[in-house]
Amino acid sequence: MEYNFREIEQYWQKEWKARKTYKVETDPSRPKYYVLDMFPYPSGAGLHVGHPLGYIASDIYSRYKRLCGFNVLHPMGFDSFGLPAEQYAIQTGQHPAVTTAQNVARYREQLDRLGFSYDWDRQIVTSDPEYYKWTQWAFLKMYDSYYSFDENKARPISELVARFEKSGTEGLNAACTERMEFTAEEWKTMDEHRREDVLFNYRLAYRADTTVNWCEGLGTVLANDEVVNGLSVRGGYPVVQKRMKQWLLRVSAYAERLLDGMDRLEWSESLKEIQRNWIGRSTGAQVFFGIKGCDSKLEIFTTRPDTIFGCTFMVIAPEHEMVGALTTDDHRSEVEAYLEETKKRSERERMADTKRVSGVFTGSYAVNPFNGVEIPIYISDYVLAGYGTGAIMAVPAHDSRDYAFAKHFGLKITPVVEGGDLSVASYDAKEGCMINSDFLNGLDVKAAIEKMFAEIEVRGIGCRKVNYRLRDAIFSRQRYWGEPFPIYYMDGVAYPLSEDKLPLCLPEISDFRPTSSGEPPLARVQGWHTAEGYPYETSTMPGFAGSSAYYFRYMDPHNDKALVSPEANAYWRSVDLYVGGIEHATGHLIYSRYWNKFLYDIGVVVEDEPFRKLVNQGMIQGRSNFVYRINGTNTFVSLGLKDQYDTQPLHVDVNIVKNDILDIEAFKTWRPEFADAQFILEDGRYVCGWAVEKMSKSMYNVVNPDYIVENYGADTMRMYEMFLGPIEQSKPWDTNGIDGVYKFLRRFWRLFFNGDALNVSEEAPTPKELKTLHKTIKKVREDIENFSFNTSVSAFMICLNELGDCNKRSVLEPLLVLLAPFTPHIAEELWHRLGYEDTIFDAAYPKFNPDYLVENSFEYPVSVNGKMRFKKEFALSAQPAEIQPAVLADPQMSKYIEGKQVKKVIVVPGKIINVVVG
RNA sequence: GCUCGGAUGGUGGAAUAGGUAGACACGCGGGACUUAAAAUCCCGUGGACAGCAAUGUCCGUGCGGGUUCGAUUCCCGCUCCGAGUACCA
Repeated sequence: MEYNFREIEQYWQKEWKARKTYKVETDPSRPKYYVLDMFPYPSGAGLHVGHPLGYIASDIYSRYKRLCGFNVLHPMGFDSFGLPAEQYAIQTGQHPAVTTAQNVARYREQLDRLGFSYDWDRQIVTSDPEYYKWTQWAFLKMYDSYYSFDENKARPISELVARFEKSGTEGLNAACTERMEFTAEEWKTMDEHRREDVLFNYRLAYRADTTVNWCEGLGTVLANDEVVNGLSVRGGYPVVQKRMKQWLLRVSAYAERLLDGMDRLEWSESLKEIQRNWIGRSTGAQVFFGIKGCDSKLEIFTTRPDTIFGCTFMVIAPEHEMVGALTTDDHRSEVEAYLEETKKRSERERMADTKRVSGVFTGSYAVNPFNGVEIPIYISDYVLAGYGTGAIMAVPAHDSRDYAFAKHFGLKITPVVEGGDLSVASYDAKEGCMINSDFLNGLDVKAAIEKMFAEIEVRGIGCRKVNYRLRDAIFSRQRYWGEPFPIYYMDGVAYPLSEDKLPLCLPEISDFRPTSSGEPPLARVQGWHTAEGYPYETSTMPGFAGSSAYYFRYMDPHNDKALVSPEANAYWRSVDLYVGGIEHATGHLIYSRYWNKFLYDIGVVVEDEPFRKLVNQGMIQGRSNFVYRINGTNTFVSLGLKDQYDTQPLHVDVNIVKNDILDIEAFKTWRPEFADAQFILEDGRYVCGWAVEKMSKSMYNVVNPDYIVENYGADTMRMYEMFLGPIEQSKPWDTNGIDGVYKFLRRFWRLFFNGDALNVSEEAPTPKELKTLHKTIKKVREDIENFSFNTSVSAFMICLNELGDCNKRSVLEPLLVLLAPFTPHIAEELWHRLGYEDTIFDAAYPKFNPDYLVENSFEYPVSVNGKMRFKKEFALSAQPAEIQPAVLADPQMSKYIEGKQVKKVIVVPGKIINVVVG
């Protein structure tokens, strides 16, 4: 009987659905395990080949954990709000809800064909009002909270109001946009408008006038992680800086906890590193410089207080609040011209010419608090308003940017650390001996920094300060297809909708463009206001809003009273294993952690980190093929001969190339212009060139997963994707190797049959067979735990090679169970042919629990990493006296053991490989 | 620029508390079975040299050094490739 994957897969997919095999219930009597995939945005293009890689890995892991007796939550859903559906709507008038529903259905179908063990009863869709109700709810909670650094957690805003009423801002240690100082009396005299402004300075979800990334092409603002190289990630449109009133989340309040929390996470070091860099903690000093002829002070931040004696000028950002005050009348016109010029430059232009030095002198002088020297104050856009205090002390001798500026404007360069050649470049290294620095002279840099911190505090001119690069997240988008804000306005003051009014549903509209005055699409809607007629906020939430806490919703997806019930949350807690792409390192994975910590602070959830272990699957790249056309002809020359001609490489569809040999007939019909193509062959064949590139239609290297499933089956597809290489690694898809896996499954299938009849022996296994079996179980189990699926597939192949034609039930049955996570359909089919009624996942535990099998494998030596190593017992049992002559005969070894006592010798046939001496 | 990661046959990749480098698979070559094809099975396959042969010798994990009886693995210095970040003071 032949292996008919089509029939088997269709049958079991239907059967699993009917039997509800993958339905999961909260069950405190069993240990839980939560495996989550990053849910996809259901794009019109369907599931692309990169997706299955991670999904297959997580599915294997989920199924394996089930076999080990865990109650596994492995859900799937769709991140369905977002720009593409709306862009499509603008072009076609098709409502995003309609497109989204179609795409979701298509994804479901594609996912189901791969045989995943999702509990679809728990599916969530972020654009569903039942779901986004909880996104809006969390937003209201953030609106209603501030961050206390004393308690190091979020607290209700009412506590802050009570505090203001009692003692104003005195002794307040809270996260805020800008430092404020007022007394209780002053608070009491403030009107509603003013109080709201003050509270927005502290709320975790707040509205503020800020400089934002404005994308004209998309007609909306974007968060920092949505902009790369001055272009929008979606669409690649230019982004400019613009001041606008926006909603923001005070993510920066959590910077320290986001940093600390990472120590406890099993994430790859590289991913942690990316987050650390993004958060960008740096310790330095805040120092006040006096201003000549003026009482006010200029506040700067520096990580190099040791170089303060080398400070020869100051620079403030063009947006700095003291620009006006510092500019003297005789410099005013130049300063204004400069400000005008910088405003016009887009973010991209600014980035493009970081080499260009620009700036203008204000006419004012600061006074160095340590030596009283007067130094000029400049304005330049190389100083950012959003970081530190927006002002720096410039030390051209030891900072390359200050150096470039000083050279350009002919400013003084005073070295204060020995080393480097200042005629060529600044000396930025944090090592060397201090000079020209009064009381620091002779110290090394590190000691000088410490001494300076102390001195600054003693003199009362500043303090030690930690700064973060992490900015608050801009939370509003001028779009239609997102969660509406549960906010309305009365006389220009924002008010929250009460919780019982949620969800605030997105109204139906037919025109998705911004209004002519540049307002978001929701501004077109006539009835977009409260029952009393107060207008709702017209912007909507960004893409990351719906994905920040979705993993809680899977725990209790149909609960309309709470995001998640305390019982369900107490059981499932947090995600044990999260699988997804590394591209979310500075977006989703930061926002989720922030969101989770906030929910933890307000007592809604029990864990303060969302994803305990995280695996980043690599990208699947394309493997393109090329043909070489001789210039000016329609003749194509094979790879090996192309250098004899003047040729041009052309991409050719990989689906008409097999093992780099071109199917010439298929090529001629591929496109009309090649119908009469001529070929120069080598050895009678046309050999194509190849290269690894991005998988894309224009390079004709796209392989559709549906095609693979159709021709080889989902089991082969699953196993082959794992076999391609380490899961974290990016690798090209090459269909040519798939036969190896397909062959393996057919061979395995044939072990069970003699002709069409099941032919399984009840005989006891031989020691050799048992050894092979146990070796395989141990290896595969270890590999799954380590997420090394490519080597576990190899282990199965080795096992089959070693078993020969063994058809014993006692051997095949455990193997079937071990194989089931990888290739569930074929395993299930054979399992039932062996006479089982229940599905493999319901019946196998605990008899075939991999742990049980490993524990019972002690009598047989076991291979490690596929390489046979002799067990310790063997090595120790060899008497040193017997080994001695052999060891001494080996020239290398005899030198090694000279005069020492041999404790242990490891021998392979004909060779000594390890001798342990005492 | 800074930070992190990587480099092993024709190809994808195994093997790192230092111990037979190239498992497994693809491809390729040869053979069996077949009218033929497909499918299946068997043998060979890093390079060079020697031998009729079994086999033997030498060289080989990006480059150059070092530590060690022994290095793909550890250390130092490079080269190239990839990723993140980008005036963060």
